[in-house]
Amino acid sequence: MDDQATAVSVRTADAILQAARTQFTHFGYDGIGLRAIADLAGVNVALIGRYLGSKEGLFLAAVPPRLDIRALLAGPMSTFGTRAAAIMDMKSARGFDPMMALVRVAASPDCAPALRTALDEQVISPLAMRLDGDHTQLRAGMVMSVMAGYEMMARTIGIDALRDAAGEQRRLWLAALIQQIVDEDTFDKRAGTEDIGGEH
Amino acid sequence: MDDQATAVSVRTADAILQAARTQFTHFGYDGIGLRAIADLAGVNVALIGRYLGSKEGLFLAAVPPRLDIRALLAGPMSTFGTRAAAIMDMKSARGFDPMMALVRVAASPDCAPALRTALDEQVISPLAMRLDGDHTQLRAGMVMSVMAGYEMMARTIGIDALRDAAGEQRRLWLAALIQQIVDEDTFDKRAGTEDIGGEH
DNA sequence: AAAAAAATTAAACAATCGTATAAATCTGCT
DNA sequence: AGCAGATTTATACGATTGTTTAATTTTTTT
Repeated sequence: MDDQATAVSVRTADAILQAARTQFTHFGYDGIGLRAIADLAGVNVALIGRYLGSKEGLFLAAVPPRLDIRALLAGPMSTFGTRAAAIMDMKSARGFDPMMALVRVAASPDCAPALRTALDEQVISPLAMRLDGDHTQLRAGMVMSVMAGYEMMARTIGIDALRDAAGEQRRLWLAALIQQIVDEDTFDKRAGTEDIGGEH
Repeated sequence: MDDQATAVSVRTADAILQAARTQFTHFGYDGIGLRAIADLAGVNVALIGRYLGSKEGLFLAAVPPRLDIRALLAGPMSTFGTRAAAIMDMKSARGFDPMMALVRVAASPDCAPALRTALDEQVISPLAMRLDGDHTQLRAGMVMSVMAGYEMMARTIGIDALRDAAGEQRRLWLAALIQQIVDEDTFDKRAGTEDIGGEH
């Protein structure tokens, strides 16, 4: 009556989850097999089924809970763009890279629903609550779009102009672009007075 | 001595390529099998091997050549953002959606190199040549980042704030954001005078 | 030290993957 | 009609997929 008919060794369960995170991040959901994850964790494949149930269960326990923006929200919103750009700057060789995992795993229809929920609750909404002005949810979503899109183009695909180039310039442009969305009255003037959609 | 030891029926080869495009777009490179593609094309699996060689050959012939920005570059750059936002606006139920395919397929390491080359040559560079000011390659890459990121968040993952909301607002913000990158002196002022990176 | 419980492993399941081979059908020409 | 070449199909190969069962090792308890 302790857990649910199956007891688990926390140590190895964590090893499996950690291995799953790095493998999903490198190869995507469909791109990696349970055996490769188990090997990296140093355990047998059957333990994944025993502890996490299924591949989807493993993914749900490993990745979505780690999508969290709290670290980026610690600080004034006037410098949010800078903090966001800094975090994304290439070298992120930390143990786990949530943004990279998001991009690599978003392609699979099996993962999308859980990613959507986690992003809404743990990223978009917390960010939106820190935004002033109108359309906060929309703007928070667009901040995420810019960050995910940059990650995808720069690291997953590896577009030269984003990957090489002077890191300083790259970071400045990215920070400025994100800050534009965060700042309250950025487009209100412009989109109100001018007719941005000047075509047909 | 005509083609290369194997003659092809153009009709069915096109059917295969078209089926491959829609299937890759819906399920990603690893998410769909050759049999499902062949079924949709109404032909036998072996024909794919006969005509395109391998799965990777099929992908290379089907998707990368279709990544092209010429349609968006037809018109003044002062309204590029609007045109870009209009094209991306949800409903794109055209036969083939290159941006969606890009997002769904970018996760696979097998696809990334070809996507990188095609994007550089057929999208980033042509766009960069139409940009004034500095860092044209970098800015062109960032335009692509914004477009791809929005597509990923709005359609692949399905973030509420981007998918629902008033289409008008969504389009306006997206257009304004892209136009910011296109316009020559957008951030030069701001990033020059102020110290955007105010943190540590 | 013996017994009970927990944790891990080896092995095999059916299914599907990309790919290759050989047979069958269709098409046009004499 | 009958042959030749192009085109398509049926079939099978070995490998790998996610998942499950039973046996085994390790740990804890008595």
